[in-house]
Amino acid sequence: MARKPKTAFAILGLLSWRPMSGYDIKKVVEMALSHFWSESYGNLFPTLERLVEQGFATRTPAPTEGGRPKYLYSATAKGRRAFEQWIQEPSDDPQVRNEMLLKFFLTARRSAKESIRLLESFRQKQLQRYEAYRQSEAVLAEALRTGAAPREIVPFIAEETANTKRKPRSTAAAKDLLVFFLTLRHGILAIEGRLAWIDESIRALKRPGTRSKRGPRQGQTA
Amino acid sequence: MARKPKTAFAILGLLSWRPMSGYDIKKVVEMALSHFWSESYGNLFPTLERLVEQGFATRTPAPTEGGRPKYLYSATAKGRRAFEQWIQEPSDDPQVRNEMLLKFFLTARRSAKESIRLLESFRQKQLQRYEAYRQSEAVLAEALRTGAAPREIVPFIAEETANTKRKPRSTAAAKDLLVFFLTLRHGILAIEGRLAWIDESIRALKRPGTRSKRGPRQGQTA
DNA sequence: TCAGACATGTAAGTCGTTACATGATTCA
DNA sequence: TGAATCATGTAACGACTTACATGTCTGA
Repeated sequence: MARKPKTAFAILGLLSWRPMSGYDIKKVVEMALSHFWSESYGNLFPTLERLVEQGFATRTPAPTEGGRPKYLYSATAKGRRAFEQWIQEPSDDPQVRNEMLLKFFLTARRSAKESIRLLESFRQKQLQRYEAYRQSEAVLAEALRTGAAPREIVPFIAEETANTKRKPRSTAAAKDLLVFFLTLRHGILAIEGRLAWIDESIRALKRPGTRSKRGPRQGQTA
Repeated sequence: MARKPKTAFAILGLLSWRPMSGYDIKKVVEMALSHFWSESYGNLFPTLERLVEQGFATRTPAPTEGGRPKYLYSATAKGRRAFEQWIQEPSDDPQVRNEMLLKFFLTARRSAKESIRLLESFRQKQLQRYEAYRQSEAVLAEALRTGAAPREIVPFIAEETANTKRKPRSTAAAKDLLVFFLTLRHGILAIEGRLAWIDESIRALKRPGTRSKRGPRQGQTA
């Protein structure tokens, strides 16, 4: 039976901000949501088509000079209602599948050295992400301070209607910038938690008297 | 094409500890890994069968007095090798699908009140889990201190060979208790991170001068 | 010139979930 | 008596991923 599809609602939610192409949607998801959500083209485009068929969205060809055609999708009133309703419904618990943690757990019967090696490679990967997130954070924090969204995030956040182009950012627009920022903060705090856990775990695994049947208790700093 | 199956390796890893039934495997996964892994019967039993067919595991009927038959699965040498190799290979990045965060992000264009409401229901769910985890943590911490695993976790961790029954827990057994504990700590730290994030986010959303175009800067405690 | 971003899509395949089915044993 | 736990499985199904296909535009 498989689990309920959320892709349609994710799309509808984004389309209720502004009309977007499939490519746009994919980009927003990658840029802003990648640490807790993903969508593949292979799922995105068919879902988009279904939404149009069922009257939740409309599709209009966007002007392009030659080249591949481009389409903009918009949410219909029906689509907005469906989105609205989904927002009110209780959410599934977060689904996580962490292969590294699984491996760590399964090394329980092996040497501490091996467990530590796994944790260290885990840390390395996490640190890479961390750097990237921190840079985005700096950009967004600056944008929040000055009230002006920088070039690279405007397309994903701001409305693109001609008549608001020159106006100062509205409160609504400031709020979506804040939400974007907070979403990123979630990713950052999650990594910080993981890094703290890795340190704590390595310390514990290195401590000699783990089982402490007797013998002097080691300094339990953690 | 779908992504690579890890279920087989998870099973092989557990079977390399000791022989287990399908039901046992499910229980271990639920008890110890549920915050970052899951397996359903509908996937478990067919995979188990495939492993036996391909010579990675063996299946032996276990003695039961009447009632449903019970089978114990064991990893073969081939199965252990496959597991070994998988451990050495690089792991996939963690996959997360968090519907609540998705909703939060998609409320960016709506009222702050609505975003806060979502965060608060999120918090409530997280707190429930947190309580449960903390209780397990206390049990495991006590077990680590005394070196004796309590009744309720022994079946999932300890070897069940008759001749080691009365011996004091070995270093190896102490290590797997520690790993179990650390795995749980991961879940706890993850929740603490989320709770901290929720608090921070609610504070930020309640702060009046979010966009701070001008006007006095609010005390930015976060 | 050539990599990378922009842009849209299809085909194939499966992993994993949900719902169903069955029945014994244990304990309050 | 009846709920919970122990215990093993099947049927159906679909959401999603990966790989493939195609072509333009832009800037270093």
